[in-house]
Parts: sequence; C-alpha cells; structure tokens
Amino acid sequence: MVDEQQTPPAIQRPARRIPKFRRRAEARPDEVLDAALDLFIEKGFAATRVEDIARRADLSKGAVYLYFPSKEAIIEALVRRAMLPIASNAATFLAGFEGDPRVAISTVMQMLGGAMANPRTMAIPKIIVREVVNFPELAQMYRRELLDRAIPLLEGLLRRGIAAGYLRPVDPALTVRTIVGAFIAHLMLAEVFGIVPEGGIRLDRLVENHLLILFDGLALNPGAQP
Amino acid sequence: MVDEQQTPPAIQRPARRIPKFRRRAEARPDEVLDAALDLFIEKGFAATRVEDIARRADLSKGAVYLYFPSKEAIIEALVRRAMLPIASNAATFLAGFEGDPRVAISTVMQMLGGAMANPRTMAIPKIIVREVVNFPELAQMYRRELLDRAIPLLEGLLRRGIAAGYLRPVDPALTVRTIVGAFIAHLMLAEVFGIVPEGGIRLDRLVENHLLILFDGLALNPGAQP
Amino acid sequence: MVDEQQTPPAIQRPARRIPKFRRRAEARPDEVLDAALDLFIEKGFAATRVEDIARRADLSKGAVYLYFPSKEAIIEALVRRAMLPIASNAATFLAGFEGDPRVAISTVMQMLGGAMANPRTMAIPKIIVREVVNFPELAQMYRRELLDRAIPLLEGLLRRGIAAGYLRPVDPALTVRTIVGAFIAHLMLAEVFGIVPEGGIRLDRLVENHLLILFDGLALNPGAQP
Amino acid sequence: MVDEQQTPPAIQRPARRIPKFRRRAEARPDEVLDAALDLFIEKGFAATRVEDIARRADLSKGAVYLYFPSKEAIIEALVRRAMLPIASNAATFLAGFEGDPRVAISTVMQMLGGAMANPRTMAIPKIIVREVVNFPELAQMYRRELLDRAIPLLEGLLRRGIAAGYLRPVDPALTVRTIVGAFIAHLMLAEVFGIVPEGGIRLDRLVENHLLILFDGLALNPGAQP
DNA sequence: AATGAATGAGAATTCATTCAT
DNA sequence: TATGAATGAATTCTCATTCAT
Repeated sequence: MVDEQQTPPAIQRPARRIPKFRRRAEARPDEVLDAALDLFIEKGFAATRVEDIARRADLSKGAVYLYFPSKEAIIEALVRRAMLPIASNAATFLAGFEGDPRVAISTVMQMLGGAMANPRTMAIPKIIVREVVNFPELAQMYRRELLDRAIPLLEGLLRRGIAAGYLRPVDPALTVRTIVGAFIAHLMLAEVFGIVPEGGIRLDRLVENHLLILFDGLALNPGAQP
Repeated sequence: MVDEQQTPPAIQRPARRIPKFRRRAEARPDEVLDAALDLFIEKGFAATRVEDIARRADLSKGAVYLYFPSKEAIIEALVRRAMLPIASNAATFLAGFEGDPRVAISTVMQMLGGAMANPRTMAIPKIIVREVVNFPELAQMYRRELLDRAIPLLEGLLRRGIAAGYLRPVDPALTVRTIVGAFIAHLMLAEVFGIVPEGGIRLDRLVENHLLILFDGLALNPGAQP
Repeated sequence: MVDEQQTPPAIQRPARRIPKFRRRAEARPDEVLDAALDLFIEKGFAATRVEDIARRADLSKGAVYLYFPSKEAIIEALVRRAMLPIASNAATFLAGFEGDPRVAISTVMQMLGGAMANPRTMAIPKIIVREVVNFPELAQMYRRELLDRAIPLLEGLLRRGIAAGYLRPVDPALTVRTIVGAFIAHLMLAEVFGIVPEGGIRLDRLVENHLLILFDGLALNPGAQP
Repeated sequence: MVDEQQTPPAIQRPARRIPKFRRRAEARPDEVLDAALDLFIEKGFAATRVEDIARRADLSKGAVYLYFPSKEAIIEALVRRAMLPIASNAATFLAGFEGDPRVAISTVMQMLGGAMANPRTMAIPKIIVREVVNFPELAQMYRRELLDRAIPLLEGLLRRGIAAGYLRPVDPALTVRTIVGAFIAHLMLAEVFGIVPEGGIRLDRLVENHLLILFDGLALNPGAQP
C-alpha cells in the first residue's frame, strides 16, 4: 500500500515500509499519489474513484481533498512527481559523450531496456498515452520536461557521430524513431495485446537483436540496396 | 494492420439534411459508428455521451439504442467493422511471396506508411490502446483477427529470407519489433506528444531512412561491432 | 396468439383459431386485448411494453395505437370487456330464487369454484387488485358493474333465508365475507404464495369442506359456544 | 401474520428539522424504509421514484444509495424488516395450546382482526400481492418466514381438536381457508373496491359473526344437509 | 488534520407515443 | 389500415466534491 515511487527511469524505488503509527503527515501526499498510480494503471483514470484512492492510501475520502484540490490534480501531480529526477541519468551521460557514438547508443539502449523492465517506471507514460485526450497538458508537461531534453541529446549524438565519420549520413530525427521504436513496439505488443515472443519477455535479447540490426543492417551483404 | 474504413471520412461528410423519414434505415448503424468514431478519437470513450453520438449522427438519443444495445456495443462494433477488410491486403501479398524478402519488406513498409497517413485507419488501434484497461476484449479481438495473422506472415518472411541466405541470422520475432517500431514510435511522438520532425510528418522520408538503416545498418563500416 | 376471451365467469372460451389471412379488421381490438391480457397476467401492466402486446397480437406497435389511444386505454378496455356478460349468469339465477337458500348458496359456490378454475376468468380481478393504486377507476368500474350487483343479491338471499326461518339470524353483509372468503383465501395462497394443499388444488373438495362448515358449523356439538 | 412495525406511523411522524449533520446515521436506513413504505402503499413500487423516497426521508437522492444499493433492495429490506418480530406472537401462543381448540381459534381471530386494523401492519402483505409478478422472491420470503410457520400451527390445532373429539372431522388444510378467508375477503372488498358494510369497518362484529357461523353453522337446524 | 455523511449534477437506458410513408 | 423509424421525457444510479463536526 505504502509503495514509494520516485521514478528515476532506471532506478529501483527503495522498499520503505514505515509502520502506520509512525507515518508523518508530510508523507501523505506521496502515499495518495502511490495509491492513485496503482489504481490508474489498473483501471484507468475515469474508472478509479477518489474513494478507491483514499481507501488504498488508508485515508478517508475527505482527507484526500486536504492534499489535492481535485481528482485531476492528482494525476497532474503524479506526472509532475515522475518528472523531477530526470535529466540526471541518461542526460548527464549523453551530454558530454565523446568518441564512437555506437558505444553511447548501446549504453542508452541497455538503460532503456532496464527502465522498461520496471513497471512503475513505464506507468507514467502509459497513463499519459491513455489520458492524452482528456488531459493534453499532461502530455505537454511530459514532453517539455523529458522528451524535449532527451531527444535532442540523442540527435546530437547521432549528428556528431555522422560528422566524425562513425555513422552513415542518416536523418538524425528520423533515426531516433528507428532506435527507440523497437522498445515501444515491444511494449505495446506485450502490454496492450499480450503478445510476447516465445521464451518470455527477454528484454536483453531484444536489445541485442535490435543493436545488431541497427548497426550492421539486416542484409547479409551490406551495401546492396534491395 | 492495413485496415480500410469504407465509410467516408468525417471531415468531408456532406452536411446532408435529407428529411429523416426519407433516409434509409440500413445506413443508420454505419452512420452511428462514423459519428462515434469521430467522437471517440476526439474525446475518448468515457467523455463521449451517447447523446453526442446521436447528435452528430443526426439522430435522437433513443434512436441510437434502436441500433446498438449499449454504448459499449458501439465501440465493439466499431472495432469489428474495422476488422472486415483485413487479410486481403498485406496478407495476400506476403503469404505467397518468393525471392529476396527485402523487396517484400520494403513494400510492406510503404503500405504501412501509407496506412498511417490516413487518420481514420489509425483511429481504431489508437482507441484500443486507450481503452484496453476498460475493454480488454477489444484488444483481444484486434489481436486475434489482425495481429495473430499479420505478425506470423512477417516472421515467416524473415525466416525464409534467413534460410535462403538473404538475411543475417536474426531472431524473427524480435526483428519484427525493429521493423514496425519506427512507425509506432513516430505515431506516438506525433499524436501523443505533438513531436514532429522539422519539415512535417514526412512518412515517405521516415520509410526511406528506416529502410536504409534496417538493411544496411547504421554503421558506416558494417561488420565492426562497437 | 389469437386467444379469444369473452369472460363469462364460468364458461370456457371457444377455441376459435381463424387462419391469419382470413382475420377481419374488426377482430383486431379483441386480439390486442387478448394479447395484453396474457402479458398483464404474466408480467404486470408496468412491465409489459406496448411493443410486446403488438408482437403477440401479430401487429406493429403503431397499429396498436390505431385501436387504442394509449396503453392505459388498453387495460381499461380489458376490464370493460370482461364486464359485459355478467349479471346474466349468477344474477338471473339468484334473483328469482325461492325456497331453502342453502340450495342456492350451494349452487352459487359450485359456480364460483368453477369460475376460479379458469385462469382467464380470474385474470381480470387479479389485474385490478394489482393495479388499483395506479388506476383506481378500474376497481370502481368493476365494483359498479359487478360487485354492487352481485353482493346485494347474495345478501338478499341470506335475508330471505333468515326471514323464512331457514338460517340463523346472522348479519347478511358480514356473512357474505364468510361465504366467499374461503375462495379468495385459497386463490391468494395458491397464486401469490404458491401454497397449495397436498393433493393439489382440488376446488371441488374446497367447496365441499367449506359448505359443510358453513351450514353445520365446525363444532361437533353445535349450539355450545366455546 | 401479526407483524409489528416498530417505527412510528408516518401520519404522526414529527416534522423534525434537526440539522442534517446532527442526525444519527444509524437511524437513516429505517427512515428510508418508512418513507418508502408510505410511498409504496400510496403509489406502488414502480410509480415511486427513488427521489420521492429521498425527499420524504428528508434526504438527497444520492444519500438513499448510501444505505441501499438499489431501489429493489429497498422493497426487499422492507419486507425483511416486517418479518423480524413474528413467530413470537400468535406462534408461541398456538404452539403449546391444550384443550378446546375453539378457544384458541377465537383468540387467534381476535388477534387477526386487531392486526388488520393497523394499516402499517397490512401494508407489507398488500405490497407483496401487488409486486409478486415483478419480485417473486418477496412472496417466497414472506411465505418461508411467516406462512409456512403460521399455517401448520393452525392446522395442528384443528387436527388435535378433531382427534380430541372437539371438532367435526374436516380437512384441516382446507378449513384454514374457511377460517382466515373472511378477513381476506373483508380486506379486499374494503381496500381494493372500497366496499364497506354499512356502519363502517367493524372488525369486532366481523369476528363475532364469522365465529358464530364457523362454530355453529349457518343452518338453524344443524345436521340437515341442504 | 481527519472523518464520513450528504449532495446533486450528469449519464445511460427505457419506452410510450408520434408520424411520414 | 399498417408500418417501423424516430423522438424525448423520465428514471435509475454514480461519483466528485463539500462540509459540519
């Protein structure tokens, strides 16, 4: 129930379990958000009643309104909270990278793969995708805080790799889609349609297979256009 | 994947004002579905009132229930209707393909790119992604009718390509994710977060760039693992 | 479907079954009433949809409104139709009766028992009892046409019997309740609560047992008040 | 049969205006039931809107649903509540009775007559009779809890009376119908058709007249079959 | 800070009735 | 006379939000 979530993409949340009588009031908002996150994942925003959230957070319905002015504010806070500790990880890593960008891309993809293995990390983007029609601000916030920072970094990496003669002269913006696409496709097939390759969700093997194709191409005799 | 909407896009629907009792009843269900599709795209299932659907279909609330027993039945019919004209397209094309599979993959991707350019074609999978928590049967239906047919075809193509020495020995199931991923990533970035590469959504360029990498690899000197 | 009903209390309806193509328009209202009667018995007035009535009468919903201006008018016509052939039977019999009234009471009770065995005869009073809150006029009509004629006849019979020294000096109005009560109690227990004496609903035996007590009393040594 | 309503009759309910938040919550369900009972008597179940019940109970529509999950649950609770204080009264009295059963029957009938004078006591069976088509479970509940206990007691009394030579050898099950019938007939005539013997509903006189006939017979010279 | 009772706007669904054909 | 498509008022039930304590 008291399930902390600080959502740095690849980092596992500390399994804190403070006994109830010791819980301090200032922990409440986060407890509400944790409860809400669980329920939003499970049933979606609309189908989750404020009372459900309250119950799971071990609070009364009225108390939830002491911390959040509305149900909508909860989902907003949820996304905002997930945003705080971003840029740090991949960002700092990518920003100053020098040398063969393939090394960096490999590393980034390992991180991505790792992040996707953590359900609570992926919960926020999933919620955003679902609720974007009803709350477009959520998506914009996510974009502003996360994507508009992360994507240019990856593009810059590609650009420098091309300039330095490491990479083929591709369109960096479009190539980003090729790079991250495999993960998104995997996620969608697995989460939405329940389609998992035989042998289970082996993200490491997905990374390996994807990198192989990405760098060396699918064709056996490279250079020969189909 | 390549589902065609036989009904005219909402945008160009002529603002007919044919007197009610003149109109042919058998056209009604499709009109209701068209109206519902527009609204579900625009506001989502939950936020769309049956009365909205009725109004947009130029009907009374009660009349909608003449054709569909419930709001849920509408979304189901919507997905089912989109299913009818499937297997035909890509399926028949892929099934009997012989020779260099890169040619077939190129063609499939052109088709995918084309399909994605039509908003009403992508509307159904988008709705499914959004509503999967509330109506898991929709996703299962889509999977059963579409994905479970299309994906094996693509895998078979890869498998045969590998066996025939055209392709590098990759994992077919995982490679499918690499192939279609770029499109899904593109769609998501564009539709959910409004992120479009400068120069607009040029799907043809996405296809071209993706194919280049896919077949020949991103690295300039293929063969050299990073 | 075409199930005639003319409701003379104890007389069984003729099993007319005119083939559909021969049905004359003037038979329609009665067919509607027959259909309505069946359904009102089965599901009650409120739960019976006009469409149900139409379907059972082999008509369209709209056609029902050609014959009856409203659903309420149907139940009214139903009761009115059941009223027409009343006074004739028991009435004419009782009115002029001379001699030991016990003979007449016996006969009346045989008739009552017989009438109650016919479900369509009892249908009308049952409907009235059910709908009296919503349509008090129905009860008043039934009272005016039937009860206000039949009851005084029975009371008169008793009065004359007392005057002629056949019967103990009882209150005629209250004694009517003792006489008919057994039947009503029987009906209620059976129809409402499904309570039937072992051996099945043997109305003849009820009549016999009731008459025995009625005339001779329950006590073995009559005359001795408890 | 002799069910007592522990809640005060609606008529004399004090028009309290205690501020909402002062009122004790645990009184609410009973208040709702009282309001519902009034309205069900007055207009029937179908014609009573939940909002009507709420208003009469001095509550909002929503609050009713705090205590009962559906309108149907209200009528069920109503019947169930009336069931609680049963067996106690007539039951305990009859069960152990010894001696001339005519004394016991007289007493039971006085009690019956008394119970019938209280409108709220008769309300429940009246509602059941009306709603039996829509909610057969109500009748079954009433039967199981009340009738299946009370009727055998009366039959046993008769049986013992016959065995002991007090009573004529009649059929006990059928005789029950003769005994209680007068009351049911009276109730029906009065409540459904508004037929009341001149001089008003004098239940005591009905009891007296009925008992006289019941024990001593209607015929002046008992023993002579008509 | 916290509770839980109460509110009322809102949405799905039903169905008697109308009406163009 | 007959149809069946269409209407819209009415009703049940839900749930975010408020508020006295």
